[in-house]
Amino acid sequence: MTRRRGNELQQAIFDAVFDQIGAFGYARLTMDRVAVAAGTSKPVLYRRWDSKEALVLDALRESLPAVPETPLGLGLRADLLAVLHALRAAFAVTKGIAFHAVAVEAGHDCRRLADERIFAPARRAITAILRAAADRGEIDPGSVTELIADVGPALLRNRAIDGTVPDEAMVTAVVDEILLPLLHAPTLERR
Amino acid sequence: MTRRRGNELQQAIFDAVFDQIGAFGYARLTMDRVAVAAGTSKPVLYRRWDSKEALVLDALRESLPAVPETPLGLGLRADLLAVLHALRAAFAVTKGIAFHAVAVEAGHDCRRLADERIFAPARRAITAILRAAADRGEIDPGSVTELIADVGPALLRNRAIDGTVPDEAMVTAVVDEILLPLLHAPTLERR
DNA sequence: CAAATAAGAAACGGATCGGTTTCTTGTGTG
DNA sequence: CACACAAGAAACCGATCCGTTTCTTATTTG
Repeated sequence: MTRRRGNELQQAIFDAVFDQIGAFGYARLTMDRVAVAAGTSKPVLYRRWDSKEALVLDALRESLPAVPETPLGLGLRADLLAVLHALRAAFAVTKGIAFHAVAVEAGHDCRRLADERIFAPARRAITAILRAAADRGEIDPGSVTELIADVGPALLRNRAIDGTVPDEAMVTAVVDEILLPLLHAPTLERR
Repeated sequence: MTRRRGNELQQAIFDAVFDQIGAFGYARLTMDRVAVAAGTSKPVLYRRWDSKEALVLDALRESLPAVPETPLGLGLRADLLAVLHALRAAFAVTKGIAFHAVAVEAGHDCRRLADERIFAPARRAITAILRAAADRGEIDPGSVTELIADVGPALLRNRAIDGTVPDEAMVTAVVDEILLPLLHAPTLERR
């Protein structure tokens, strides 16, 4: 039988971690099951990571895509799409719910990693995008609020929790049907 | 020492369940700890519930407030506020994150209960509210979409996951700064 | 006040799981 | 081809936790 090593093996282990969490939740993620799912055995895992937490944290660290911190400067719509697509990708690689099961249930390290790598950058980027659009006079400066910046991420996260990874069509729908109309709405209603 | 019984004791146990989940997460919710936190002992728990899952499910069932399924008919703003306030209350009694830790990690029964008792009614109510407002000509019929109906719940849920239970001020902000401006926005951008 | 009922304390069995050890077997390297 | 190294298999230990049993003690009820 062919025997994998090094990087190839490690990647298979990471995949197994997300598969397991996605299928059975973090609660039933055991080292034995990860080993079997990856077609290897437990000592292989413990030769690479000190503990289960370390393995999950590393899997997350290696697999999470980068979310841009600063606007690309392609305009309001394109920049919003870029950030939200990156956010969507983060849910996709972690099988969506897997990501949240980990963030909520695993140690606070996972939570912090997720926040630092995904949500905080997305929030900063969106705020910067809105501010730039306001500076250009495209939208009302009153629209640069934390609450509005949270709308996009919240909708994607919401869908991910419900069990289905949001697709690209949803990202464009969020931008075109929610964010842009909202940003161009008269601010009369707001105090 | 005074010894509690019946309903008083049961309520203390439910409180202990949510306290424990809120403090340490569902993963570290053990029957021993619940018993100690409630100032009682394990056999008392097992005389009332067959298993840990049954206890948690029952605690959720007894504690979740009802979310109205149908609009109150007080107008667009008041009706939206009513639904979102009820939703907020659901997060509050379950210590916010506790609710999600359970929904994500516990058996699918908890998830189904949460959906049937909270999210599905909220979705139905909001959709009905929007449709009624469209019928009255207050908003564009094109605004009655699933995505728009999800905005309010998604924002509250998002905040709850981040660890802080949304307060009443946030509910009014969601309605006044997000939903109403969005609903009154020109639908030009939407396809 | 006596009897029925339920709470609380302590300890246990069994299963699961994290982490380790030992040993065998396959695979690249010199 | 031989040696070093890492993968894989199996079994194990200790801790944790679910669920149960037994017994004692308080409270309610008749």
